[in-house]
Amino acid sequence: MARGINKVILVGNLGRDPEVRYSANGAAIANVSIATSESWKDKNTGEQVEKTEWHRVVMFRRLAEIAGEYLKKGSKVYIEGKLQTRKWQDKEGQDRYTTEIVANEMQMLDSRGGGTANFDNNYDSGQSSSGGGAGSGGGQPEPVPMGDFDDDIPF
Amino acid sequence: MARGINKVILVGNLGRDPEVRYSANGAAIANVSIATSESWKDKNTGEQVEKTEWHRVVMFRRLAEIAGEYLKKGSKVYIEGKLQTRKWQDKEGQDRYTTEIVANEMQMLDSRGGGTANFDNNYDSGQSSSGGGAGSGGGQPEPVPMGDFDDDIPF
Amino acid sequence: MARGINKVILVGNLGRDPEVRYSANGAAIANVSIATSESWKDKNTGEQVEKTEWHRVVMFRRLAEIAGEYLKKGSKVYIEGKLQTRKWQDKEGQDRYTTEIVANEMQMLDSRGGGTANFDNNYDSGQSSSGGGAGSGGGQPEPVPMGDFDDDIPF
Amino acid sequence: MARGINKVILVGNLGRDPEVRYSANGAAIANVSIATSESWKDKNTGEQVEKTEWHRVVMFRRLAEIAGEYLKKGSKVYIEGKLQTRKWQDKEGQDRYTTEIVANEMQMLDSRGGGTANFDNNYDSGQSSSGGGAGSGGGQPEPVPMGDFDDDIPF
DNA sequence: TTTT
DNA sequence: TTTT
Repeated sequence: MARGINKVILVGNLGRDPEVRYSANGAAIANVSIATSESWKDKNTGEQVEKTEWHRVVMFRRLAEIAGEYLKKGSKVYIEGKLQTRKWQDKEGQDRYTTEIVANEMQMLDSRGGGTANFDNNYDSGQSSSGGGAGSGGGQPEPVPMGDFDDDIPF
Repeated sequence: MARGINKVILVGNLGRDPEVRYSANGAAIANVSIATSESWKDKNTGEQVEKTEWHRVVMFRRLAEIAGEYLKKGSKVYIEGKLQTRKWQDKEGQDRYTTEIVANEMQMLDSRGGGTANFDNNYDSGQSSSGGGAGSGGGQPEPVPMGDFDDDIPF
Repeated sequence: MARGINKVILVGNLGRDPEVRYSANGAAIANVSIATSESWKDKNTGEQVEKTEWHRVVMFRRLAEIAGEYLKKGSKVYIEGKLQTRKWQDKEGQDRYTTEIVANEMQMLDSRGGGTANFDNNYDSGQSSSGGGAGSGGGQPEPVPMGDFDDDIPF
Repeated sequence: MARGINKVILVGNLGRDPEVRYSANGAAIANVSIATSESWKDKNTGEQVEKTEWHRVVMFRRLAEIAGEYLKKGSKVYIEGKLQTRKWQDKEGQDRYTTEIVANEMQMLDSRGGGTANFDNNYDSGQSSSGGGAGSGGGQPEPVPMGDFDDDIPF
C-alpha cells in the first residue's frame, strides 16, 4: 500500500563502473552514479553553459547483479525508481542525509545492450527476497534483435 | 523482459461509474473512462476554450475489483499503466483499432479515498497469469520491508 | 538542450505551509515539504509498518507565488520536476549536499483546489531567465490552440 | 491551464523513417511509428513469446523538423508527450478514432545522436506558432560528448 | 460522461 | 511536518 506517488525517471550515463557488494544474506547491492545534463546559452555572456547533475542510484538483488554484469562506465541507461533519503552519522557523529534513487526498473540503452530488468528492490535486511512484490525469474537480459520489424505496423 | 518503455501517467476524473465484468476464469476486468482537460484563451476570439481528452482505461484482477468497489463517477484518480492497441472487427467485418491504457497502478485522490493498489494486469485469457512479466495476480498488495531507515527528516 | 532525462513525479501532502521568500530581483521562491508514504505488514512481527518519505521541493517565480497563495499544510499536490543536488558549507566549513526537486509543474488535487500551473523554474540568481531552456518566467500559462478536434468520444 | 495529468513516456525504436509534411502555414508535422516490446515465457507451451506494441507519435514545428532530419528507421528515441484521440471519417463516412501521442519532448538515444529537443507541440491550425508556451530556440541538437566526466562526481 |  |  502506498499513499502518494514517489517516482523518478532517469536517462543518463554511468560516470564510473557500478560498485557491487553483498549484504549479510547474500543479496547483491549495486551503487551506480548517473549523469544527466543540460546546456544553454548564457544570456549575459552569450556563452554556452553546461550543467551536469549526478544521481546516486542504488539497486538490489537481481537488478544489482545485472547492473554489475552488464553496465560499465559510460553506459547509457533508463532508470525508474523512487526517492529515498537516508540518515547517517559522519565521523564527528553528526547527522547527515543522503538522497538516492532506489531503482525498480533498469534498461540498457546502448546499441547492443538490451532488455529491461524489472524487479522489486528494497532494503531487505535479512528476511529473504520478498513476496507479493514483483520480480520473477530474472535471467539474462537477452538482447532481442529488433531487425526488420517494419512488416506489421498497423498504421 | 521488455525492450523499450511504454508508460502512461494520468490524473483525472471518472466520467461514469466503472464497468466491471468477469472473464471465464473468474478474474475481474474493469473499464474506466477518465477525463483530463486543458483550457486556454483563444488567440483570435479571446475566449476561454476548453478541450477534454477521454482515456479508456482497463484494469484486471484485484485492481479491477478495487476500482469497482471504490471508484465512481466523478472520482479523481492517479493511474499508471501502458498503452495497448487492440484490433477488432466491426459488424461489417472491417478491422478496427482501439487504444487503451492497461493500468498497473491506481491511486484514489479524493479526500476520503485512499491508498494505492498496485498489481500486474495483463490480458489473461484463460491460461492464468503469464510469465516473464512480474507480478503475480491479485491478492493483497503486500509491500516489501525496507529496513529501519529513519522517518523524520528535519527540513 | 539536455542530454538525458531527469524527471521526478510526486503525489503527496504538504507537511507544513509553503515558505515563500523573494530573490534580489523580486522573483518568488517557495520551499515545500511533501510526504509520500508506503505501508506494509512486517514479515516477522506481523505488524503494519509505515514509512514516510519527505521530499524537499523548490519552486520559482509564478509557480512559487501560486504555491504560497493556494497551498497549505495538508494540501495534496501533484508535482513534476527534476532532481538537483546543491552543495553548501555548514558552519564548520564542511561541504554538505542537499537534494531537492525543482518543480516545473504543480497541480492541486484537493476538491476545491484546481488547475495546473506550469512553468519553467530554474535557479535564476540575477541574470534572469536563461536561454536554451524553454519557457520563460511567469506570466499566465497561456496554452496553445489545438484546432477543433471533437470532444465527445463515445466509449 | 490544465485539470489533470495526461502524460506518456516512451523509449523505443522507429519502425520506419519519419513522415514529414507541412501545414498550410508552413509548420512541419512529423508522424513517427515507435515500437516497444515485451517478451515472456508462455506458461503452457514454455515457449518464449514476444509482443510488440506500436505507437503513433506526432510532432509539430521544430520538433518535427528535427525528427525529419535526425531520426530514421531503427533509431532509438525517448519520447514524452500526451495522449490525444482524433475523430475522423472513413470513406464510408463512418466515425473512426485514432489515438496518438503528441510529443513535446524527444531525445535521440543512439550512440552518436544526441541532445533533447523540447518544445510545445500542438495542433496549430492556422494562427501561427503560439506564445506563452515554451520552447523555440530550436537550433541543432548538437551532440555533446560525454567523454570523461568521471572527474567531478561528488560521491 | 468528469472536473474547475 | 502530511495523509490513511
